[in-house]
Formats: sequence, C-alpha cells, structure tokens
Amino acid sequence: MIALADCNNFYVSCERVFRPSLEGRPVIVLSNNDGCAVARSNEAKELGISMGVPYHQVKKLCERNGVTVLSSNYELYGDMSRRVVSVLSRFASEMEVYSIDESFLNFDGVESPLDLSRRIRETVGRWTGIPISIGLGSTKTLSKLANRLSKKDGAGCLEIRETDLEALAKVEVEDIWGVGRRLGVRLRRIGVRNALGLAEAPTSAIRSVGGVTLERTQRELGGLRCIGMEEMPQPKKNTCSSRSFGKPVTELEDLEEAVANYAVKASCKVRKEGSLASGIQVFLTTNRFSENLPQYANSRTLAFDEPTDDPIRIVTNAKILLRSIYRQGFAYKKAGVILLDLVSSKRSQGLLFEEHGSENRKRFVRSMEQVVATYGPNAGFIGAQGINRSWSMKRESRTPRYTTSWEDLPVVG
DNA sequence: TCTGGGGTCCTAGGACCC
DNA sequence: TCTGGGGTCCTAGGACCC
Repeated sequence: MIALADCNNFYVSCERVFRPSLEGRPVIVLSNNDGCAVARSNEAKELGISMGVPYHQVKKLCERNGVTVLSSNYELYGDMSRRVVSVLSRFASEMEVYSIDESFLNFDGVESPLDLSRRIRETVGRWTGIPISIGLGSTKTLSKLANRLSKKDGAGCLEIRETDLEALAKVEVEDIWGVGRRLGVRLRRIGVRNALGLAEAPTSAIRSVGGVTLERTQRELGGLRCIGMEEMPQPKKNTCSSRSFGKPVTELEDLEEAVANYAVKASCKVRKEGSLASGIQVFLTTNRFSENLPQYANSRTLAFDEPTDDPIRIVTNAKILLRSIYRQGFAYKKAGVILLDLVSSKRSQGLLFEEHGSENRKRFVRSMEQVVATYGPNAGFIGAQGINRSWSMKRESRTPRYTTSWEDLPVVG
C-alpha cells in the first residue's frame, strides 16, 4: 500500500498558522511578481477564484468579498514544508518527498493503513498546524487519485482499490496524475472520460495517444506498480533562475544587472548541491500577452571548457550571451539563466593545464558566501549585480519570515 | 496597466559514423 | 536502369508535474 500525504491549500495554510484570524475567511497567495493566484483557501475557491488565474482578473472580486491577498513567502513555505516532512518521516520506513507539499509513504506491511493515516494526519496537524489529506492505493497513481477524492468529500483519509469501479468513474480524465489538458482532450476524443475509462481502454489505443508514459499510467490505475519510490532526491540535471520584471525593461545595462543576479543565484544553487555546470543558457523575452507590441524572444547556449560553479565566470559568460541576443527597441518582460548538464563536483574532470590561481578564487568565493550568510545579501555582491535594481519584481504584501529570520520572529504577549 | 517559476521525461528528426 | 543497412548522438519541441 502506498500513501500520499498532501498538505491542504499549502501556502494559505502556512500563512494561517501565524495569522489564525485568517481561519474561515477567503485567502489567496499570489505567484512571484504578484502575478497569479497559486494558492486559495476553500472559501476563496467557493468565490470562483480558479488556480493560476491572473490576479488583475479577480482583483475586483477580491475587493468586493474581502479576500485577503498575500504575496508568496517562499522562505516560510520552505521551512514549514521541512517541518511537515520531519513529522511524516517518523511514520514510514520508506518515503519520497515529491514536492513542497506532498510526500509518498510506503505502507507495505502496515496492518491498518487507514488507522495509521488518521494518526499521521492528527499528529501533523497538532505539531505543525498544517492540515493534510492522505490518499491510499496500491500504486502511486491510485494514491494520488484517492487523495483527490478525499479532498472532494472532506474525509481527510481515503483508500481506493483498483476494483472499486464506482470510485474510479468519479475522477475526470484530466484530473488523473500524468494526464494534463492536452492528453485530456485527445483521450476524450476517443471516448475516454474518466479514470475508469482509461483503465479499461485498449492498451494499443492508449499507447498511440500518449506513448509509453500514458501506458504506464494506465497500468498503474489497474494496480500494477510501474512508478517506483525515490527515497533519495536525484541530483538535478539543470538549474534555472529567472524572474519577470516588475516593469518592462528596455536598456541593455538593466538587463545585464538582472541577468548577473540570476547567474549568481543559479551558481549558489549548484554549489549548494555540490554540482558543477557544464554549460549555460541565457534567455530573454518580451511580454507575450501584449499582442500589439513588437515581440522578440531568444536564447543562446555555451559550453564551459571545464565544469564550473565559479560565480564570476558564470556571470561573465552570462553577460556575453545576453549581449549576443539583445536587440534594441523591445520592452523586455523576463530573462533568465539556466545552468546545464550538472555533474558532481567530486567526479568532475579538470583541465589538463589548471588555470593559475584557481585555488585562490575558490577561497574567495567561500569567504564571500560566509560574509553574505552572516551579514545579509547586501554585505557583499559582484559589481555587475548593480545597486538600483529598478527591474526587480513586485512583492507588495509579503508576510514576515516568521520561522527563518530573527527580526521576523512572532512576538507572543 | 496588470498574466509565475522550476523542473522532468519522451519523441522525432537531422547529422554523422562505418 | 539501378542508389543499403544499421547504428549513435544531439536538439528542439511537446507533454507532464507542482
């Protein structure tokens, strides 16, 4: 038996832990740049605010109905996620942290999975303040399905069997894990409308619609395990840092500043993972929604002569790539840096003739990191990152970092 | 006016090899 | 007149996930 533990309306629930007055009221959390609604309380869902809707489309609705609108606070959500994971890990010998708000737990051999689930749900709620739902099934896909059904009927914990045809028929085809909008359309075209339909369709038809991936999903619905548990997070193959700008950017100098910042951020990520990047890609794009404005998007890639995590080298190359794709006369909306083909720093092959002074450079980077860790990001940065940062994103109503910053600790009494 | 960010996997097609 | 067969590797694009 596999269990999927999923936090309810996760970002909203995190906010409510520290602002209990938001309980029972409509709340939404916006994506970066205050762009879209990415988390909604049940009350907000009832108002008809859909997942991913651009905020400007529902702004009036929110004001009319007294919806509390918050910018996203990823420091808080990341920390709350770690807490939930640490509680969950007490209850299962094998577990896979699947996303910031979901974990799979292996319940093979557990005598009464439903009882255990109820206990876990209660403990997580009491120890972290986060409400969760748990779905049970013989495969990952079925546990996801059970989880969805449990949220629908408010049970909190629910088990599904592949033989329970009635339950399978309740799940719309595009709500199945692994079936998105596109495949949903194509499946409906061949008469598959829900999970039962997918489970019972001829395999050859499923394969021609969605290849081996969809065939796997079909077998999982039938109770055959095709997707294994991954206890250890696999090392990343690429890492990306990108942001939309708070307002359109036209000047190369501003773009260079922004791209330098993304490059530094991406280089920090790979250093933390113990990886080195073999290549780098820089991309930029105008606002694709502004149909009446001239559009331009481009990207360019280059390979390093040896894998690296050196921020100065990465920034230098990022700027070279940016200049090669920048065109004057466009209002840019977004840019980003992707570090490609990451390899473990332990297994990396160096150049035959080592660059002189590279040890010093490494020591320098480490010292810089310590300075920033101790005194904050403004205590030391590369000149190319700029000081004004007029392009930086909007984040108008972020709550304090209650659990990760001394200045933001909540005060009791 | 305003529309997120960060990932993975699979497939088809082209370039190239002998 | 007749124009092979069997591979690998890379990339772009499309699908999905949260």
